[in-house]
Amino acid sequence: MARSQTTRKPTRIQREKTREILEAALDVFSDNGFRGSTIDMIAERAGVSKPNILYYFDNKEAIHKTLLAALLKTWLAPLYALDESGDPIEEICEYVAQKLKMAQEFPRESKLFANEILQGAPHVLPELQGELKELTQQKADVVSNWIKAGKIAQVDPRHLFFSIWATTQHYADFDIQVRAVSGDGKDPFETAGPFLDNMYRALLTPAT
Amino acid sequence: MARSQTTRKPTRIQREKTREILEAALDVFSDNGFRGSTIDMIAERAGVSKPNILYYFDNKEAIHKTLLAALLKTWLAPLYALDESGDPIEEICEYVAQKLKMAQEFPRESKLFANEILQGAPHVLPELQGELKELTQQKADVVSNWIKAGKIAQVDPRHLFFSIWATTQHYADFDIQVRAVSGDGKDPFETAGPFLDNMYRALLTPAT
DNA sequence: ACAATACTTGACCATATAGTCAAAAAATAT
DNA sequence: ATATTTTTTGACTATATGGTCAAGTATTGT
Repeated sequence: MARSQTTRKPTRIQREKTREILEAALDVFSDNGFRGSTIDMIAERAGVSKPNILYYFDNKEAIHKTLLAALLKTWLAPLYALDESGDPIEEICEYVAQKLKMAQEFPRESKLFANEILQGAPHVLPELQGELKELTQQKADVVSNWIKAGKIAQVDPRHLFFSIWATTQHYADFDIQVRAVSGDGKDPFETAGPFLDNMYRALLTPAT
Repeated sequence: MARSQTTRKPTRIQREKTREILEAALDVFSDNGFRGSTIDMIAERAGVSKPNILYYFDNKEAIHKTLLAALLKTWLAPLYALDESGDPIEEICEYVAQKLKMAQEFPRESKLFANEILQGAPHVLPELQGELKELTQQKADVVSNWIKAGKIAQVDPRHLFFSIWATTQHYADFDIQVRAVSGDGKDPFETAGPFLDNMYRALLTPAT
């Protein structure tokens, strides 16, 4: 019986194949988007037959959903880590650094997410309106408290987060453009770190 | 004979139909990406038959290319306008404001472009490596001169541009996420303007 | 060793979609 | 008015693709 219809504990083969298929699917989906990807591409990439893919997943969408669900957890982790009791500017700069590192280390995940949002978030809109909204609201309150306490300059907390998401993920999602413009110089990620760190310190350091 | 194979001066009907088709195609492509869009969708949106679409354009890709080519001109215009002889901070903030305004007024174009870049710029890579790279290099030199003259703070000019592109286009490309997080409050675009203006002034104002 | 179960895949089906073609309809020129 | 040209589309073809199925192969339990 197909894994996807079973309730039993997964076998070793099931765990490994599932992981291999998801790995291949991440490659394919992040490069071609959901609609531009075919099960055959994923099958070839994973080195298995198409029916074998469909033995582990009910359909193409199920693979995509699984990837997005796993991604969301990792994606939000750095924001959860923003600590009200820490030093405000260091906390925010650390958040920026973490997000940039994730864009560097997980560009496929970043592109997968970007594709999903660009298409109107057909699979994760509920999560955006639920968990992400809650979390952002909560952390925006933290930033607001820091502002009230005069620890950082006055900025709109939500737009602060938007700008951090935009600037960090840009290096993964638009890497083709970044590289085209950068030419054969240094790795853009190397120089992006200091630039962003400097930018957010300038933005957040209170006027004396 | 099909318009696409003709060299004559286009008739009134040809001009109008072409425009109507491109308008419909922009809707469809920006919502669904290239691979997720069908000629039938464009035909329905434009209120004509599929063969009629293919009477004016050789194939689906030709429509897409036409849209991207038209887009690139508008897209780069604000950067061309960056004037070395103007007040540095005002020039850059004006550039930011113009880019944000374009994201607000032309979200479909922004999404079309984002989709194209995310998929690895299959149609516009030459333009990125040519015109965009040249222009960016040239304007980066302008910014460098301003820095050398002590008129603005020391920042990496290229990353400055990346951050401007990222933060402004984010409001168009990720609008679903922005709106999900923002809830039913004010229009995000309204408050984004002042936020970004403030951010770039903080970043660029030289330390006294 | 043997049976039962889990895994794998070639061949196939149904549907979607890019693109063609010939003939009708509309517009234009004379 | 009539001929010519341009525009429009229903019907069609070829191919790609999501998904099924039955039969074969490997693995596991006894």
